[in-house]
Amino acid sequence: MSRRITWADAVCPIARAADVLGEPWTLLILRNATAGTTRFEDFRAQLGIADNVLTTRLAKLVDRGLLTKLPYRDGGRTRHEYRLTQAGSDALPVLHALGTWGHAHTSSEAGPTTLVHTRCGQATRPGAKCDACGKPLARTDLAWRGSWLDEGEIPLADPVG
Amino acid sequence: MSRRITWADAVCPIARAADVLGEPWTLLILRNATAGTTRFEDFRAQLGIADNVLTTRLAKLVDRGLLTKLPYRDGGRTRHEYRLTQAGSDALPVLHALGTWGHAHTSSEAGPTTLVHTRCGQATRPGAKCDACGKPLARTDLAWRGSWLDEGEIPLADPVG
DNA sequence: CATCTGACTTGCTCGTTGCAAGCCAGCTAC
DNA sequence: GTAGCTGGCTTGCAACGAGCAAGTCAGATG
Repeated sequence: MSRRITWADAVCPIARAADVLGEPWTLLILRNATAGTTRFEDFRAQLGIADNVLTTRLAKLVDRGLLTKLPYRDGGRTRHEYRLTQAGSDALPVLHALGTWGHAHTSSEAGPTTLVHTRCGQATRPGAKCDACGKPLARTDLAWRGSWLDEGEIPLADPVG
Repeated sequence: MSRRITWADAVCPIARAADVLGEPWTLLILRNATAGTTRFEDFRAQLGIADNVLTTRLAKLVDRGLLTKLPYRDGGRTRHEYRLTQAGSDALPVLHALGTWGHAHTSSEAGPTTLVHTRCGQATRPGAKCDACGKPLARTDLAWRGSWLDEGEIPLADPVG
């Protein structure tokens, strides 16, 4: 028997978080969702993930409340998009910590990817206030900036609600 | 062919970090290493992980520079222990972000697990200075505190120098 | 010598991933 | 009409990886 162990009921909050976020692809799906991706086909194309795996990952993320599935109009027909919930957007500190660690301790030609407060233009950590200018940090005033990013800067997606 | 994709050479630092830290068990191994576990047998017993998986995970963590394998004397014979390196101890913000998210967005009877600055006794985020008292944060003055923890408080392991 | 312990390694089985193909609804082209 | 396209899945297959059990090996201990 090789059933994958679940840490969903662990006492340790790190283990419970790892139960969802620690699965392969999940962190990258969340990264792209945070960067604004909402549609199945876009996740598939951007990540190169297999369809069936994407289906199960998205379902688990919806089940755990990180994403929500909403209908939208495409042309004249109804489709569905996956939007970040509050819980999903709250994973930003996890992504930020991973990015910081990855930049510091893994090798790459690329420069850092930073989180910037677009109102003051300076880098900051996620939190209540901007590390640089001290003003309250609104989610809508945050963007990822990196030389390797296509447009140079990517605004963060807002949670639904 | 179903060989697991590697993100070790990705441009995105989040993907490179996820390549190591996103594997099953790895985050929990790192959590326990941060809490002071150093020996194979102890990791095995505490986590309930299969031997062969633990072997490969520890080897990858050593290979990626998060842990280092050091000889030590046990009775009169030489054994090996796995100690955190600087890179390994720098993963603390990742664990902290996961723990915070896990406490906020997964259900459990247990209370929060916080990172405390033992000099002032207050909770803080990892960083250069204590969020509560403002003094510089030394690794040796940090501990995890949670009602579910055996001793109530666990000091963080220091990296080898 | 036999036994014990820690740290692995090997073998087996089954779940999961990757890949390819198929399906289905609704729109567009002819 | 019907043929095709597109997005979002589902299904089938082969290979990898996790869980489990058992075996190995070195050095201490009885």
